Amino acid sequence: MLQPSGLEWTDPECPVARAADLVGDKWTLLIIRDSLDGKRRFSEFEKSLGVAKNILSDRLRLLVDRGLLARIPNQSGTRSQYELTDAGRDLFTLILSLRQWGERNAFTAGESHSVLIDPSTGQPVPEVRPLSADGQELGPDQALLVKVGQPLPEAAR
Amino acid sequence: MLQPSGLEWTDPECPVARAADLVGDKWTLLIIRDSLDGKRRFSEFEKSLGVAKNILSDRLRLLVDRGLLARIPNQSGTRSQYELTDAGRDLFTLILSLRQWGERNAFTAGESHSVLIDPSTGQPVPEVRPLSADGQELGPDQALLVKVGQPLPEAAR
DNA sequence: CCGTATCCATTCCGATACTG
DNA sequence: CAGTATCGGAATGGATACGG
Repeated sequence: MLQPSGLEWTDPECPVARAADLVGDKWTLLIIRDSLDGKRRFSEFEKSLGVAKNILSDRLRLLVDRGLLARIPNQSGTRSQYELTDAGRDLFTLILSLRQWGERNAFTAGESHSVLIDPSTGQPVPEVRPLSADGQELGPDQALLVKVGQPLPEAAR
Repeated sequence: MLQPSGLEWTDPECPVARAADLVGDKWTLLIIRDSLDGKRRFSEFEKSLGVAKNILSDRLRLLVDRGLLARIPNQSGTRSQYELTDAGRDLFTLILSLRQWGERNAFTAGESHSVLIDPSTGQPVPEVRPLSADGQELGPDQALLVKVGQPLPEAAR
């Protein structure tokens, strides 16, 4: 489990809130995006993001501390590499959701954007969609939040 | 399209970055979470989030300006309601991805958390997973980022 | 109950300079 | 190249006070 030092959960019993505490930050999300795209080095992130060095340094340190990146020092003691851990790689679904929401909602018809391709088909990756167990699309109105401590609804037992 | 006033894109051609500019903030994500859970009123958000009033007021204004929430004023001029727009409701997949990543990676085996139930089955909502067009699971190593301006790989044409 | 306004401490962030 | 250190302005965030 991710065990960040000195982090107080905003809402300890909600997984959305814990996730937001860990990765709910613009630079953090973009570093993960770049990591999933194969970037490893400080300068690669710096060039890609155009972020100040101290901020990049801070976010990389946080990501390592939170268990999303592993810092691999070089033999010469410098030029470390930052590789995704399993928990970090598991953010692929989240970043893809972000990307596809952005494609649907943050571009006009005429604007172009980068695309994520599935090499096995050569086509853009299909949209991620929540599905019910029977394969039906599941929307926000069909889902029900159950708080901890509350008994599950009859049908769930 | 979402047209926020006075917002400079961090990386205009990347949908992940545009999405992060719009919703890549802890309080914003948690307000969306609550909205998807049916919350509508200032005091509901305030009680749920424990956030300072000025911050909540600021984030609600931003979310309305960015087209994710609609402010519905009451007849008496006060007690507005904040309802999700279509673009806001479309964040369901993202919030669900956040939730499920948090469940997998931010809790130990013994800790309990809130659960999202699909009423049609009574069971927790199945995990959202990226799929290839042929129905195979798609991981980060099988996906390829194509920048704008670059020609698509042969197979994609 | 629904906010807005103000004060204050803290953090964020960019720019720059500096070290190995 | 890979950072750390520092400075200053801007934004964040909590607390409280205040009006509709």
